[in-house]
Amino acid sequence: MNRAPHPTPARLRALPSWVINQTATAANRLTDRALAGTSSRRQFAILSALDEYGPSSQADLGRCTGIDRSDVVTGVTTMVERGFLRQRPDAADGRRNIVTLTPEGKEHLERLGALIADAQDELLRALSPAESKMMLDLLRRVVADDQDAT
Amino acid sequence: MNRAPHPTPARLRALPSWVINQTATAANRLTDRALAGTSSRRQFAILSALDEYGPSSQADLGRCTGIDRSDVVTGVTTMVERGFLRQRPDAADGRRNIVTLTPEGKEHLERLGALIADAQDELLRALSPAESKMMLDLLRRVVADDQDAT
DNA sequence: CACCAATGATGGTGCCACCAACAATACACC
DNA sequence: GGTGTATTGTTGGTGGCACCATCATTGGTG
Repeated sequence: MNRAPHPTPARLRALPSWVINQTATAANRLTDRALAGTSSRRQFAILSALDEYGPSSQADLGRCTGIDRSDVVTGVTTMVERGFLRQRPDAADGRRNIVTLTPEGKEHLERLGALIADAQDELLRALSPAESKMMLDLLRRVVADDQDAT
Repeated sequence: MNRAPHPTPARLRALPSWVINQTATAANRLTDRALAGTSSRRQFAILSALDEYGPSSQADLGRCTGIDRSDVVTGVTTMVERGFLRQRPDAADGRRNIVTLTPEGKEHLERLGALIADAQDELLRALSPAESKMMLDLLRRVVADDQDAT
């Protein structure tokens, strides 16, 4: 029998926000599976920021990654418990907690990076490198414009 | 003072899945604001499918929209309560509930469609129509390939 | 008839984005 | 110098989405 199932409704297929969401869902499925049992995407973002910018306050981490301050807290504390980060009060500013990447954290970051890289290849399998670059450039322009508008 | 805040870490900016997620977040912020107080994106998807394919079983609705059966249930029941959908058992198959779009539902769909269309324009403001089309075509290929792989 | 598949439904999980409020601290201005 | 404003870390909570397991009912197949 195997009657052909209906395809995605045209109204949805034509909707940019819907297409983007479908892609994001696929990307998250792949990366979450790749990261299963290690860390969340959010934690990877925090590690990446600390690796690039060195010891930072939690507020700064939140700003450069787009993660809410309150969500940074939970990510940081669980990674402190796992030995990937260290926290110390800022001598110059009593409000700030300076977060530092430990060697174990750096190692962990590299592990996660490799796992995520594989997921990216799987995700973009259908596109040539040039096409991938073009798509990402366009997406980045959309994101940048949205941040300007805000 | 106003020291420049750190930009997004290069590791993240270079990550396709991260860029896609940022775009999806922006898209959802815009569409959710546009739809505030009316319906969810999921409900719009269900309405779109019913409008295009006519009365359908809930399982079919789930399949063509990519929404889980269990999530279709809640969307359908709330829209039945609001008078946008009607449910009747399938005479030919005792398991199926045939869902039908009411005239009020069709009206509601058109209202939502207009609201969402505005949000799309806002989202893609930075791109020319040709660029938007190119981006969406590439995204659709990624999604299609992912569905093949599954 | 026995077995397997599909359907609607219920309940639950986890991740993410976002918001409100608060105490402590820093800073700018008069 | 004291007052008001802003920032920071933190707690707690909300809502949406994707997904999973399970169940009783029903269809279809061998």
